[in-house]
Amino acid sequence: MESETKNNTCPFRLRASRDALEIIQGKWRIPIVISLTYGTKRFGEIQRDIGDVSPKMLSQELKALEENKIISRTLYDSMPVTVEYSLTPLGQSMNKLLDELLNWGNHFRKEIVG
Amino acid sequence: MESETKNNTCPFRLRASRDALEIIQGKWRIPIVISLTYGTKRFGEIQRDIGDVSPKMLSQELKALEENKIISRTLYDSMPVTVEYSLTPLGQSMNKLLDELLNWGNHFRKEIVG
DNA sequence: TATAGCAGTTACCTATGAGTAAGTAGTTAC
DNA sequence: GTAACTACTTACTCATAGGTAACTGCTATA
Repeated sequence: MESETKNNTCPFRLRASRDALEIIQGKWRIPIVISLTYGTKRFGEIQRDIGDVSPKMLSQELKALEENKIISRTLYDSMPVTVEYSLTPLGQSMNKLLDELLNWGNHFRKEIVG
Repeated sequence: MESETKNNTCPFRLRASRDALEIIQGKWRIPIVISLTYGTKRFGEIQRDIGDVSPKMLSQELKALEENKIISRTLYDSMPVTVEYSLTPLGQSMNKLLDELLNWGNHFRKEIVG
């Protein structure tokens, strides 16, 4: 058991949500992580998965996710240079969060869009 | 059973995540919802809970959440006008999503901040 | 030789998110 | 009568997010 300083207090929950939101924030980070839950992918594959992300934004957000240890970038020095992106264990730990996000997204769509 | 058109396909998950992100996006919406999970509250109470939100942003984001049917606003015509905000059933349905967000936020903090 | 693909980068522009400060209208407490 | 609280609104500003378009250097293919 952890020390029972209630982890349900409002200030505690607010701080935790801010930590998470800082990483998640933006239009493209979650979509990128979702794309990578299907396995290691290359720049162009992620771009095609998402469909409407520009190379500029994709590059920028991949860097941010790498800095936050959510994804890892591997460069293969093959002759047409190959780069592969994949989720780190920390990135994989977003599994349940993503599931709930998707669950709720569907629920919301059914309720509102009808 | 639902029709088994795989709800796990990448395009399906991307669409669902976008629906959810559109509502969640921004610095203040999740904190507001978290504050209201502790029950019906008034403008000033939410502001004090969150601590560093300006009345302008709070007012703006409360309106957005109301438009999306996440919260409801009730005006009491008592003599100093009283306004109360509370979660709708749709807002309450964010429960699990919030839990996972907070779980992951804590996990992230432990992993990175150390 | 030319076209297309890979993995981006760079420059430029605009829209929006968010902060600051002050004001409003009514009421209550000192 | 004046200060303070309630629930905001308005005006102004700045920084960032995000979009568009063009360009880079390399290689493979027709």
